[in-house]
Amino acid sequence: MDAPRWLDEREDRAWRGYRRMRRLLDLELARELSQDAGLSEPDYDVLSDLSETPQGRLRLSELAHRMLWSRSRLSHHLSRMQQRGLVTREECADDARGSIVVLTPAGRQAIESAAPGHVAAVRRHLIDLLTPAEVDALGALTHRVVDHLAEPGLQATRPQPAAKA
Amino acid sequence: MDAPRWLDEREDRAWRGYRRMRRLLDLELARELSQDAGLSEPDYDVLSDLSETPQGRLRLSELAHRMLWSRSRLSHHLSRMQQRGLVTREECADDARGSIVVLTPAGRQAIESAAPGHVAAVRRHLIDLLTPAEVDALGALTHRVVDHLAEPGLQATRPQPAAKA
DNA sequence: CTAGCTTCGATGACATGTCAACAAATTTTC
DNA sequence: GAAAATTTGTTGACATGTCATCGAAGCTAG
Repeated sequence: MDAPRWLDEREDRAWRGYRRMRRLLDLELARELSQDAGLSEPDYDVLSDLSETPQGRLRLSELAHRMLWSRSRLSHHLSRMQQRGLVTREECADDARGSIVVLTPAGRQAIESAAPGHVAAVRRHLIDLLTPAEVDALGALTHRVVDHLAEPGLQATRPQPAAKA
Repeated sequence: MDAPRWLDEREDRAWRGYRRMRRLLDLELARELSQDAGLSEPDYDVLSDLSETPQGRLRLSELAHRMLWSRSRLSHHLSRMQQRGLVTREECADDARGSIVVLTPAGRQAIESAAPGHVAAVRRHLIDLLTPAEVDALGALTHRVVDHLAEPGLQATRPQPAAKA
């Protein structure tokens, strides 16, 4: 290993700031979401992704892919959400292995009533604190990093058992 | 609730990008860290914060405060790290309730050998993908958000039982 | 002093996430 | 078209995080 190139002062400031923001923003958003809507962030994300589809239906594995979750994690989580009546599972017509995750009316109700408050919180604690230029910069920079990470070559883009050596 | 002000296209792009980057970056950094150094990110953070103090010693509660962790979480995590020989606990001289978390030689060894690779990964997957202006923008923006969230008035800045209504 | 009140850290119960293994269904290969 | 390989979703064991509670120690006010 060569002499490591440590982060300089500005880089360190950005990296520490990022991690701190990450943690604090998460805590606050989760706190408000849970208090105002009785949902966890994972709950919200599942419902949100489902509600963005025309029918409120997605193959489990497609949903897992979009969320960057493992199928296992999603399956466990859906079981809990199913018990609360937010989603159901249906059999898949064309693929008998598959299951389709379906938003229930209660689930749609939950996301629709949670969304305004959640978006407001995202604005209040993040977006509205940024200049338009910063919003654009954040959009550009995050997408560049995402594209880089998603590049084939390194590793799987989804959380899955590591590729076979 | 007033008519919600949804995110416009640019804001949405920034918000989605942020969340996606967050997830992917985390997965990748954790994967490399675990593979190269046998440490999880929480392990790394504990060791890193400890090693930044002159003696490699910190009060448990001070460490928890810096990490934005609950004392409970830290206590559990330290027990596991202690079993692996990375840290120890010592009694606190001036406060008999307290315990002092101490970096063991093995712990120092672990962080020192993990750090170069980890910093390199942070560079490779984030910092080096940004222009100097973006690094500065990220530093500025994250710190502004952190300061805003840390403001008294809203809620606790650390994960703790919520304030009594 | 000492009776509350607070803080410290540990703990156990529980919620959530990860990982490996599995059966069933599908796809590929010959 | 059948054997082999892959994909799908579930499951159980385990690791990790959260939450409420606790005993011990410190602090504060009379």
